[in-house]
Parts: sequence; C-alpha cells; structure tokens
Amino acid sequence: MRNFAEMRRPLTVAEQVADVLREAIADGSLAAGTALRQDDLAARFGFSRMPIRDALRQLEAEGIVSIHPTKGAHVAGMDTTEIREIFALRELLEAEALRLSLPALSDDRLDEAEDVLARIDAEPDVGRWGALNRVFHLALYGACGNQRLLSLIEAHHNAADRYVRILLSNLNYRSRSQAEHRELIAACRRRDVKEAVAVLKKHLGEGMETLAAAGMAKKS
Amino acid sequence: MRNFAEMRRPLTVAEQVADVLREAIADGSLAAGTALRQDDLAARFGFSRMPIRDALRQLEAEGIVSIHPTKGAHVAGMDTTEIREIFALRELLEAEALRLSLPALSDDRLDEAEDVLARIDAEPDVGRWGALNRVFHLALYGACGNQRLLSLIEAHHNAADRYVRILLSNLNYRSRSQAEHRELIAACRRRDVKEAVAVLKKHLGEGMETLAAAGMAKKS
DNA sequence: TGTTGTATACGCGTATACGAGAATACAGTA
DNA sequence: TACTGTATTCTCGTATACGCGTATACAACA
Repeated sequence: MRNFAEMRRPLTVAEQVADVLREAIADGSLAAGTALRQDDLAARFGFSRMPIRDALRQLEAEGIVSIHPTKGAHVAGMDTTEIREIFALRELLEAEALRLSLPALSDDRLDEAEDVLARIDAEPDVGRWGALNRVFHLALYGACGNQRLLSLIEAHHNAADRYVRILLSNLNYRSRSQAEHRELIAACRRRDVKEAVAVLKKHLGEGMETLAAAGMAKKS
Repeated sequence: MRNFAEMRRPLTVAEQVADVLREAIADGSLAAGTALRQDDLAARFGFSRMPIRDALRQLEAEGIVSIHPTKGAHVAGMDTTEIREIFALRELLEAEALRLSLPALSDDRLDEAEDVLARIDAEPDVGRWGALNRVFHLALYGACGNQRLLSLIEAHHNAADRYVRILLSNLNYRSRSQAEHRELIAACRRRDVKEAVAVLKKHLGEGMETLAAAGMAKKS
C-alpha cells in the first residue's frame, strides 16, 4: 500500500457519471456540440442533478465539455486550430517525458509496452484501441520521474481521444501507426534517445496532419 | 466583440467564492493542509454549501486543493518534489512559449512588459508582486499562438503562486529576479531567442533552487 | 409582411433537507 | 494500564424544492 490518501477511496456517483460520459464522448456516442441537459442526464442515470452537476464540472476542467451559466453544458467541439494546439503540446510534453524516462526505463517496461502493441493488433473492438494506444504511450514515459508531467500528458490524451479514435478506425492509418510504434520501441531498446524522440515527433506530427487534413473542424 | 460564447457571462456565486479562496490560499491566509469545511465556508460567505462545493471542485481541478470523498477538502500542500516538478514544467512550457512568441512579439508588447517591471519596483504591496510577476511573464508569451499553452502556463503560475510570493517577499531575491527580468527583456529586444530562453531557464531554475533550499516541504 | 412586445415555459443556480459513512470519545474488560 | 468495542457526533454526498434569468413563441402594431 503506497499511498494512504488514495486507499479505500469511495467512488462517488459523480465520478462514475463522469467516467461514463467521458467514454460516451470519446467513442462518439455524444457528438461535439451536443447539449447535456442536467435533467435528462439525471433521469437517464437515475440520480438527482447534483452528482451530474459535479460530473459536468469535472469534465469541464478536463476540457471535454464547456459550461455556460444559464446556457448549460455542451460537448466541447474542437476546431482544427485546437487540434493543432493539442498535438503541438503533446509533442512538447511527450518528447520531454520520453527524454527523461528512457534512460531509466527497464527492459521489463519495454516488454510490457510491446505486449500492448500485440494486444492492439489482436483487439477486434475499435472502441478499445484508443485506450490501448494511451496505455502504450504512457508505459514509455512511466519512468520520467515527474508525476505532474504524466498527468498533463494523460489529460491531453483524453482531450484528443475521440479524434484519435477516428484516426485509428482507419485501417491504413492504424497499420502505419503500429509500424511507427514498433520503430519507437526499437529505438528505445537501443536507448537511442535522439532517434526515439524523432520517431515520436514524426508519429504525433503525422497524426495531427491526418486529422487536420480530414477537416474535422466543428462548431460548437 | 470577438467571442459570443464569452460575452455577458453571468458571474456565479461559485466562481466568486473560488476567486476569493484562490487569493486567500495564494497570499497565505489559508496555509497548506488547512481543512476547508463546507459548512464553515458556507456560513462565512453567507451562501449555502452548493456553490461552495462547486468552487472547491474548481480549485481541485486547478490543483490548489485536494478533495477526498467523506474526508473533505484540504488546501493542497506541496512538498519539495512537487515544487521541482512544477518548475521543471514551467521551464519546458515557458521556454517553448517564448521561442514561439518572440519572433512575432511587437515592440509595443515589450514596452508593456517593461512597464510591468517598473510597476513591480514601485509596488509597495507585497501581495501584488506575485500577480504582476505573472502578468510580466505572460506578456512575453502572448504572441506564441497557442492558447492552450498559455492556459497551462497560467495554471502552473497559480499553482506555485503562494510559494513564489514567499520568494518575492525576500528583497534579495526580488532584486535579483528583477535584474534577470531586465536581462530577459534585453535579449527579447535583440530578438535573440537562444539567449532569451537561456536567461528564462536560468531565472526559473534559480527560483526553484531557492525555494527547494528554503526547505518548504510541508505535509498535508 | 416584418418587427416588436409580452407571456409562457424551460433550465440552471442556489437553498434546504435527509441519510450514510467515518472519526472520535468514552466505557468496559483483560 | 492498555486495548477493544460501541455509541455519538461531525461532515460529506445526494435528494428535493424554489426562484430567477433566458429563450421561444405568439400576438399586436407599424
């Protein structure tokens, strides 16, 4: 038991609601711009509006929904500009994390990461690829020694998750992405920080360009 | 009027409470580890617990307070490790922002930034130095073109604000800090990106070391 | 027909109320 | 005296209720 503060943490209704909503937004069930009526959600989940309010506020903090007093909550829509901003940040943050983590990364962790790649290849459920993709990336950064940096990276993964999933549902992109993942692993095994960072940047840059080219600009 | 979504935004009680609490935490009125009882705060502010709950959730998202279900909210305490993490992130984020912003930064903005420095020198109220310090830094990054990056930087400023204020209340540190600020401005005027980034990193690094050396580790 | 004023309804923010869980204090026993 | 079990209290999470602002639709007038 490492952290007493985190032990036996009761799961509040609000957190569970937030999880469900986050997933529904990520997998596209709730499209960008969709109005999130507190009454509707309360009725649908079978709880009162209060925990739903808490959940919405949490999601707002994550940048996934936007709340306007008297106007309510909407699924945040990202235009091309925001997607570019997020990917630019991911490049910055993840490259740094990789630089910090790689020298301290055990071979075991690399094996684990490679296992995740195999699981992605074997996974038939499209909805899970996004989550596995995140696990793979975070596994590589786990030894970076900066917990806050990891949290930021995870938050940006979540923010872009639904768009990345659209990418991943394209089989062409997915095989290319997997190839780049394996390049990345290979560079990591050689402990070639420079090359690994270069591959990572290329990987993220291509993802961003593919998304931007797909013209996913949406107005909320 | 650029953004309709932000216009005529009504200020909710929760937001005002959050602002007051944030300032109280930043200026030290509420020390790290202080329990934030919803009932107490509600009585003190003269509102019910609901907007206080919302405010606390917002502050939790900013990393200023931590909430545990059934145990309540506490002012988040930072140990030396977390301070180092935050300053490491600030170096990464602000250096990038400066790199992006400097080529596009107008002389007018530099003049404005320099005005802020003068105001810092002239400001007798210690409590305002932290805010002015933030204004100065953000003025330099304003042309970076990545709104999300700026938000992240501001968030990390807020998170570290109360510790930075302790630094600034030390007159020795403050004059050295101002000297570095002026070095930074000078490098910016020469449009010397490399030198400006180097000065910025030195500036942040010294701040972090001074804080760490002060041994501000606190347990929450 | 187009515009403006008003009424009604919808949804959010806030207040009050209740129940559950945890912490603490006290008493009883070894 | 030390430890354990129980009861009480404190605080939070959730439910319900109310008031207000905003939006929308319909009607009246230009």
